[in-house]
Amino acid sequence: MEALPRETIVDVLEDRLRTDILDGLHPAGSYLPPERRLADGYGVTRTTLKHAFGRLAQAGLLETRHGVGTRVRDYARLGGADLLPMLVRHDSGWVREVFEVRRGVGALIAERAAERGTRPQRAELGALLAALPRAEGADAVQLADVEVHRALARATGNRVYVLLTNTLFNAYLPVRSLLQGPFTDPEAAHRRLAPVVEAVTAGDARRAREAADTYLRDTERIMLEGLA
Amino acid sequence: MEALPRETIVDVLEDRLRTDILDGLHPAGSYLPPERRLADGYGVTRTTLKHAFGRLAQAGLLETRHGVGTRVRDYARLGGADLLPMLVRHDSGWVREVFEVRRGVGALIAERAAERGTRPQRAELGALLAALPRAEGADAVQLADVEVHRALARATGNRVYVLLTNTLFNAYLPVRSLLQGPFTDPEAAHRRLAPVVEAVTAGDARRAREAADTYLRDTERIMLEGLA
DNA sequence: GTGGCTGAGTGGATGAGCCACTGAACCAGT
DNA sequence: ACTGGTTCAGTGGCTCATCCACTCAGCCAC
Repeated sequence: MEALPRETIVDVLEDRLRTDILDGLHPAGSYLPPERRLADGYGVTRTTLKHAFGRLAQAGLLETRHGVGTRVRDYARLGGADLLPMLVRHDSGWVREVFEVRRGVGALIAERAAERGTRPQRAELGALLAALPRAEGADAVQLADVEVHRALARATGNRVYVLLTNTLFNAYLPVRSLLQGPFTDPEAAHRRLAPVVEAVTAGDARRAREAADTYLRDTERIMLEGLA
Repeated sequence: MEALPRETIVDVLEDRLRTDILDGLHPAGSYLPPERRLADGYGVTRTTLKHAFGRLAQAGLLETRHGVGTRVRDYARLGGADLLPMLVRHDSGWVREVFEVRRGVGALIAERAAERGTRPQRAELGALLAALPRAEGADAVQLADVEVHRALARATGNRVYVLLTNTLFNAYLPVRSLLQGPFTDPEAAHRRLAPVVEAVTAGDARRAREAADTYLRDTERIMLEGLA
């Protein structure tokens, strides 16, 4: 089982605000109504509204100035990758673009991991890969797959690749139930991924890059078949 | 001039909490003291503390469960790239790793931009590049340089590259005053960057990738000289 | 054992109130 | 006319006191 979190008012409100913004109800650059009025409109306290504002501001969607107001940032132009989860949830058209980037970055990571992975890191990769076909259910297989990629990112020795990998995963893990195609058959998933780990373990950078590219292309194709 | 934002209590508190966490005062996985006690300890209201909590939770540093408590997430393992600005500010050791990734991703972007940039996008690139040597002061030159890179990301036709570029810039723009070495001479900055734009405009993907790699290597080297 | 109850401790949310800031309109002095 | 100061309405920042909702461990009846 898995403990699923309750949905607080702030959560709901944040979602609603985000939707309203991304739908264009409050266009980029425009000011939101004053907090008092907006809180009244949504039937919540100003305090609660401010909590939701705080999150959206942290995410880069809003920008508040004391004495002036709160306005919608031009997120498409200036926003960071941490907006992806909400953008993907709001419009699945982003998924394809996320995957393309994932492919490019994944290839870089495999290359670096092959060049610089330490012995224990390679051993961990092997263990995680071996655990994959033992997972039960497509969801578990997918998560086991994710763990292998996290380990690959760690093996680059560059912590930023780890964070970047997490960001890209965060972007589509919330909608992962729609993308389980590649993971319904644990054996097949294992076969696709194995060459990447093999090349990295062997320390062959060029082959690792190519294997990662192939793996990501295949996985992406199978995932998107499920969407179409 | 530039309007610099005031520092609110929540800002200060957030900074303090972040520092305490990143310094290991509250290790990953551990629970923070209860809100009432912590608020008392910092001399602020629980409401204010919760605002700061909200931001850090959104950033992926904290995780709150109703009725249980707030605990520090294992950000090094599970955090996203949006943590970078705070990590870099806290420990400049991250800068080198950010640059390495920036180099890899920058090369990907240049390659894609060369393949897929539209005519107006190429024109914009040329215009932004031409504006660079006209900027006054290292800071303005650096920001003009950033704008060229944003335009390059847009020219890939993939919005995720734009967000990713912003994320990486956000990581080191807050400390950019320490990294102005490459931008003290506008003419030199222009000369380094020009080959990238030229190759992209010519639609030569391979050359664009190599030019970007060279540019990023050079810029990185000059920047880090200033740090050492 | 098993299942339900209870109470202490925790975060969630409220609403009234006051403070601090911004910007535009106004007004005086030059 | 122009400049500079003052005022004021509107906005967000922050606090406080209070109650609600949830979790967990311990207890107890069955």
